[in-house]
Amino acid sequence: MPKAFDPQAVEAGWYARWESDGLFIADAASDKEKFAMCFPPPNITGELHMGHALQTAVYDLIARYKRMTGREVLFLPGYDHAAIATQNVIEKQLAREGLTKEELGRERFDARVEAWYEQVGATIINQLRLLGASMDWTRLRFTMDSRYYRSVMTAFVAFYERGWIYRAPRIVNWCPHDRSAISDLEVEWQEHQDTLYFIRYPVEGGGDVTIATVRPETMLADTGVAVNPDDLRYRELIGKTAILPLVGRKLPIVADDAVEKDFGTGALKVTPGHDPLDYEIGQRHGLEIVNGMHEDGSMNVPGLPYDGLPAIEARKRVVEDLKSQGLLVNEEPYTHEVGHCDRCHTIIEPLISEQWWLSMETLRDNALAASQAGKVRWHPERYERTYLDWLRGLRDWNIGRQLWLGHRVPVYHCDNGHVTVAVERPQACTECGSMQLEQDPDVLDTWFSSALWPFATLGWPDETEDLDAFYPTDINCTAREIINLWVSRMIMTGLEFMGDVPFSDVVIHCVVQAADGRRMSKSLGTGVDPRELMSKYGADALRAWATSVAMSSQDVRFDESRVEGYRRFSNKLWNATRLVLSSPGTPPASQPGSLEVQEHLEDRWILSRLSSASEEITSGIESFSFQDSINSAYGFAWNEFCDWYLEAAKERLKAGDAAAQDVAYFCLDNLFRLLHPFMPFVTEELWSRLPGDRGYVMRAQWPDLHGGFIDPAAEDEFQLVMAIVEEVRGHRQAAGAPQRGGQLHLEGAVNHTVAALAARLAKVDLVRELERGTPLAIAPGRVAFPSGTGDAKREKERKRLEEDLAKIEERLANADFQAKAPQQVIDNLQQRADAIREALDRLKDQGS
RNA sequence: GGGCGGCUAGCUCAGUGGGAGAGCGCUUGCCUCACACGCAAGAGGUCAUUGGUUCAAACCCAAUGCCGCCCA
Repeated sequence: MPKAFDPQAVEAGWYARWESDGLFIADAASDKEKFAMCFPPPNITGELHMGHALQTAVYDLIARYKRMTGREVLFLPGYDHAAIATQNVIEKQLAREGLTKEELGRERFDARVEAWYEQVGATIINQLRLLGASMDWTRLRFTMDSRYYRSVMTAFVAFYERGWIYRAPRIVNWCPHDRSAISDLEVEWQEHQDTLYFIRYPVEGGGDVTIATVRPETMLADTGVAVNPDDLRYRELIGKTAILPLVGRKLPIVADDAVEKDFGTGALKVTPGHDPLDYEIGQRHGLEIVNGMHEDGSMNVPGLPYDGLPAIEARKRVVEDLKSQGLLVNEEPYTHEVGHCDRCHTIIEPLISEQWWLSMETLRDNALAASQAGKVRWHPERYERTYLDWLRGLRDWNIGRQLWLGHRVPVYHCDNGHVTVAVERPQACTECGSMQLEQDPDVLDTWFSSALWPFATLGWPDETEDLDAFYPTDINCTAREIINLWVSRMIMTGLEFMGDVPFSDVVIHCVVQAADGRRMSKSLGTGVDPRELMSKYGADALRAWATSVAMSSQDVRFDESRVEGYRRFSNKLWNATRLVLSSPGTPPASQPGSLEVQEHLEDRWILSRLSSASEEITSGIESFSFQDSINSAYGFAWNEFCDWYLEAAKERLKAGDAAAQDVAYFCLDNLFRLLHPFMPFVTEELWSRLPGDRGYVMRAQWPDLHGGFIDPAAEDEFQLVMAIVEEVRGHRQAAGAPQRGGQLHLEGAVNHTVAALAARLAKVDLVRELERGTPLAIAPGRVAFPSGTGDAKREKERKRLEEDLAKIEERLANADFQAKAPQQVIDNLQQRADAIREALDRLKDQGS
């Protein structure tokens, strides 16, 4: 075995072997209990980032753990066409070539998209393999596959037939760059510092009213003025008519409760074509709707000099013109939130638009009922409220997008204006039989198709073996930002089409930030490429780090040194194995539970520690506290097995002692199994080097020691060994003595095993009486120093002990404490005080 | 505007009522025949602030400050 572990040298080989031996493939016909997870399909927009790596590590650890605990596991991979995001990526590429999609034409654009799918799809798959994801590639799904397409169409038609899908004009969030509507959830709010303009509108019959706005150019589409009915200032104006400056339109002045008296002047310009609230006010009072903006965000005001100008330009001109007419009363700085498109960051314009809507009423009610029935468990629990709050305030979903890329809605318009909705393109209009059919140009919101993921991937609407075996799935693990976008919608569609929730547990993992706390993003240059990390430290190290922070209660700043720490850990495992394997003779191929009662203290101790670690690692995974699992495995392997057990048993191992080998191999065997879900490659590699025919660790059974090796007496005795050794070492260091040699005399009753082992590990001679001038004398838990050595250390120790004692004595002296504290706490404190007093006495004896 | 999370060692994070922890970094001594990706010994913390509950608070409650997120 080489001296150091080289992750790169083994990772690809193991992945290929696992895969070619079919270890990732789920058997729907298996008798075993089923366990299924549909991996959240990454967007096919480019490379996978740290978030994906973390998420993959979590999923895969669960998948591997469940296989080892006897489940038939389906871990289904896939990716998502991400309509708007992917279209943006491709349009940017075209722009670099000096092209637009319109110039290219629909057909060539589609070809380009296809090529992109192939290229990026391959990249994503490759990255998941590098991470060691044990996904069933025979079931790989893409949301644009023809089969998946059919699922999406079927869902649309089903909703339509229930009467839940309808087409209607409404104010929508319009992205002028993408020239498409987007849903409320795709709007990103950012704080802007703008100007609040105060504009005077003359009133017919004399007087005027001043309104305040940050978007003066939208006044061109004003059709009314509204005031609050309780606002005494404006009571006289209600029912009168204002004259819109620059345009001359007559604006009814109406009273409406929705007007905030405290904002601006308390009088509101009403622009029903460009503001959701104004739209509602307009509806209530029968105000005209003027659509003052084109789809590209330019002004739509025919006959006026501002027509066709971009909004910003129009604003400047409008303000100038108002100024020159003396109608601009005031300007003041104003900070507010402005909506942006979450894909291209263009400012969103509210716009009247004809769109496809999905009524959410029944879907929402069913989802709420399922939650109240406890059918979905959330980890951490608090996210359930986030989800419920959003559900309760849910409005109809705008599922239409005006894009070129995506699932085109299965709606066909005939030349007589009839509509036919069908999964397959119909031959003729179902109403009039016309053969002149044209498919509606809109495509569906990507989340509409993602919402079907847990069952569309399994073959729905067909009644497949997979659906039968693996639905409902078990766990969905994701970032909190898509709880509403995705998780909630999967729950709704799952209930609707499958009659059951799509998964029983939702696990929300943390977000990885850049080291400086900023968002990790390519555009900011703050991203870290998981592949780079894997090539530096190995996939195992990246995975171990990722799973250790994934369930953090806060978002985590990326810290490369922690990844590096896990590479060192891999190397430590490698070298521990190297040492054990170098033990001569024929090693026993030990099986769990086959160990006979051990005689050596260190053997009994390490088996007891292994039992505890095994319990902790298991319960950590079961409770989604992965950090606890990792810490426990790390601590056991490094600080107990390597630092103490191997040191204690080294000589026996080198002598080919069968019992020591038995225990050492047993520990490694179990440790590799326990660590496998977190660090699959190094554990598989080292497992394969253990003696005997063991097959894959990936296929091994999860350790269940039933606490059978728990041995409190051995733990107590070994703890004493460690305490003595540490005392000797500490004293040596303080005295500047060499790291080996000297004599050890133990005072008091210390059993011989403990004494001998401690002396050996501390590299001192155990003697009955100290010779003159000897460096060391020790009693259990306390050091007896020959005078002249370690004075400074002794002083410091004395001071610390005295301070501790004072604090404890003060508490013990408190009558309330004695009266109210549990006896156990009092006893414990009493014992600590006694121990400190003894130690102090000892120090004083030596001091003179 | 509503809600949520966080503030613990130089850094990144654990720790849900009775002795402040880990990894990395730092200091010191060691190439001790598994490992220098290592071994050993150390230093370092009024647990954001203020008040309250309690015999006892990093932990529970209230308020404040700062950082971040979600929703409107």
